[in-house]
Amino acid sequence: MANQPELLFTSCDEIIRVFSRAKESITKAQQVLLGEGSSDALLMDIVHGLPVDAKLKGVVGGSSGLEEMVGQMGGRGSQLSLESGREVEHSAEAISSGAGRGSALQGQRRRRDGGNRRVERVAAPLMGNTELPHGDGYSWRKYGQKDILNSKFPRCYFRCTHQKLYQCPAKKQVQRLDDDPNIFEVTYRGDHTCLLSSTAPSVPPPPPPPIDIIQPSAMVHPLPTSATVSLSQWLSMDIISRADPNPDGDVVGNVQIHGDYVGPTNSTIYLASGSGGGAPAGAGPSTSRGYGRDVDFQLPVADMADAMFNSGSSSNNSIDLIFSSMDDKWDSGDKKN
DNA sequence: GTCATTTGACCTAT
DNA sequence: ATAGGTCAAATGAC
Repeated sequence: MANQPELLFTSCDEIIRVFSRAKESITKAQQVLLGEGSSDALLMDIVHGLPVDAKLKGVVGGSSGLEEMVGQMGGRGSQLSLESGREVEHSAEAISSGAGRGSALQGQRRRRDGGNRRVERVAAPLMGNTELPHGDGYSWRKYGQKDILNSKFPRCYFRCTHQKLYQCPAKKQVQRLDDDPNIFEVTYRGDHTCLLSSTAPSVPPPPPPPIDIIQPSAMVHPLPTSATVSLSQWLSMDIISRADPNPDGDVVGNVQIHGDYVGPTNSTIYLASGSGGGAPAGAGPSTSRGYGRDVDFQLPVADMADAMFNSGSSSNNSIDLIFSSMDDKWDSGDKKN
């Protein structure tokens, strides 16, 4: 790719076109939802009907990539005050009494840290690392895992990465539901205090607001049904395509997508290729390392990229699929000289 | 060397 | 006694 600037530029152009169409379609979907009430099925119909380029369908695997994106956006939506992206339960009593797990034994369990707990149910990512729910904007460190009585799946224990530095007491537990492995039950305990420090990382989105309990059966793909931040606002993107911004030729066909996200900062996706590009290696807000499970304040656009490009464990590098599919295009058509 | 994950052992509320 | 929650040594990735 580095040796084929035209190919790279055309590829980026293709991505921009598809993103633009996705934006249009989601905006339409939002209008439908706001105008006629919420209907997940209706939205999914719209998403399935998107004029998604066949090549990008290939990129995201068997399911529609935009379907995944909408699911991811629903999950993120809780942090954007979208009200039904996640199933949230603010109730110490509900938690301590088993919180939907149906275990009488768990109802007897203790509350070690004062009962300040909150439960969310989050759909598992459809691709990438499906073993854990998508990042919630905070940085977590896993400190334990335990098999739970009468549960098919182990429970994972996480605490705030900044626990030692800032004495942040925040913790969370993640467990798959027995009756629906596609849903994670995430229990948050304690509030983050690491954000109060002036040396702490940038402020992540606020925690999701309390909402009524949703029937688990309705939580297959969390979708925003009402919004205090409109989808179109959230998704508003200024797409800047720059062909060879650097006269020295270091970067060719760099594409920046700026999200007008009302959050800590604008986000930028760098699709630079070639050596010594304008974007640093691993560019992006995440400071994660290791296995890519920890997420430091990922932003929505980055999430979309994550969803689309399947960042994480798979050796099936989707970005390769994008451009290999583009190769096919040129092999069969334009690329004849 | 640093930091994150894994996992068996330990702690403790019930 | 039991089981959920936590600790910490071992291990691995970077």
